[in-house]
Amino acid sequence: MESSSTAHIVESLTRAIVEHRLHPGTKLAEQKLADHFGVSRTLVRQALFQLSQHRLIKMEPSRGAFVATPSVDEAKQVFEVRRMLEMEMTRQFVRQVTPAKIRALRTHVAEERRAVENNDVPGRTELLGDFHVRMAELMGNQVLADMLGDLISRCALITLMYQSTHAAEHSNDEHVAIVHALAAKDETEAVRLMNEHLSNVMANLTFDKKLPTSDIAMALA
Amino acid sequence: MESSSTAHIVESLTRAIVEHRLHPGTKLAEQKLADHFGVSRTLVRQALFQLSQHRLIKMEPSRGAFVATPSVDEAKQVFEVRRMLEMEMTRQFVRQVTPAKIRALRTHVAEERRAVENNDVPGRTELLGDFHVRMAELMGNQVLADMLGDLISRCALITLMYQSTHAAEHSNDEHVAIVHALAAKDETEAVRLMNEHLSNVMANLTFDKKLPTSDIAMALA
DNA sequence: TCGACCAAAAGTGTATACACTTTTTGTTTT
DNA sequence: AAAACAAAAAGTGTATACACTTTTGGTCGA
Repeated sequence: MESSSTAHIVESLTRAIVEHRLHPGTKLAEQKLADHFGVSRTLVRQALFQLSQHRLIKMEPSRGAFVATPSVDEAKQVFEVRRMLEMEMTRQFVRQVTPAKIRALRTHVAEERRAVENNDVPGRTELLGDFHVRMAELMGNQVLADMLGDLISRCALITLMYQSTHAAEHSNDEHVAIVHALAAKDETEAVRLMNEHLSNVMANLTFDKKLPTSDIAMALA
Repeated sequence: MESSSTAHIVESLTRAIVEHRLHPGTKLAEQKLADHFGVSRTLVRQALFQLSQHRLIKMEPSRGAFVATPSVDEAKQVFEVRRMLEMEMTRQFVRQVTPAKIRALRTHVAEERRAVENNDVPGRTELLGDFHVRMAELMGNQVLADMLGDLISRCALITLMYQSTHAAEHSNDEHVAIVHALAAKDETEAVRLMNEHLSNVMANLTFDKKLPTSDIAMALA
């Protein structure tokens, strides 16, 4: 058997957290996870350590791991960092844009559209985030892409919790507009749109709900 | 005993790698590290996993952990991401600058100066990198600060390997100039200087040396 | 009835055991 | 003497064991 079983656990838990099948604050007991995945606590532990580095869970000494509950403040900081990164990214993108890259982005926003229309909530959240990662990849900067991916999954939790269908449609429209500006090589406009877009995403989050804790076995079933 | 013993190992190895006492490519055998730190392989393993997520080491399946040897390409990507982040950060900084913040930065560049003059190579590398982290912290964005810290330590290896004393002096001068522009609230100039500074740092790296592999026990002694 | 207390249960933290893989080293063969 | 092979050594990957800590649940006393 390959050593990627721990990677599999990370993957599985990440999806469960990001798709909100495991709610913020839920206790992640090692033995229960081990039983569920059919491995020893050793592997679960490694996975939990990785997740804690991704800030998707928080580990409290002697008390165990819990699904992270990002604070409003943290969420705002994460979005602020994204805004910084992506405004510059957009600028750069215009300078090295090609028809093929525009085509790739158009394909992506079409997929987004479908997910939004089908009201596929986890799917649309993932795709709306992936738009930004795709841009980074198309620029050929994998470091940037990885970093954005981390940032996005880090607040996917929040986005998913608080983003309305209306906001999602709006996001998709904004992506379309951004691609349009990129295709026209209008740097100023593209940057402006991207900036506005991220401000909108952040502004549309309403930080006031509270959700109950869920059961591990149920969520991972 | 606290669970931070694994954090201690991470810290210790990070310093050894970043300060270049452990050369790129060096094998990090778990048992040897365990013996050295007086713990079991379990803790060493956890530490190695963390380091591999920080990209300071690379783990090859069934073959073990090795000090990372970042490629030229990766280094350039890392610097590119830094440029993106820090240009925007600089813009923001000007808008919320206060005398106290300027004072903090001036204190820092003075420390840098001392390290450069004393030819304290590891010290100056750390301080020159910390300047940027300090800026992020002064802006009150811990997410940004952490992220920059990661990026900087990720290429500290390269910087340290290839940065000449001359380049270090130059960096320090540039920091002084940046602080000056920030104090004057000259956004355009500050951004321009920061951009130039990062381009310079990147340009001054000469990617052509090769270094031998070192001995674990020696490097950590 | 409510709170404090204590024992049992559950859970975390670290060490160790062991199977399997890679590397080394010494020997044989050409 | 060089290449090929084989046995031993070293090392990684996962499971398990066990000490110690936190949580739970119930009992006793006020």
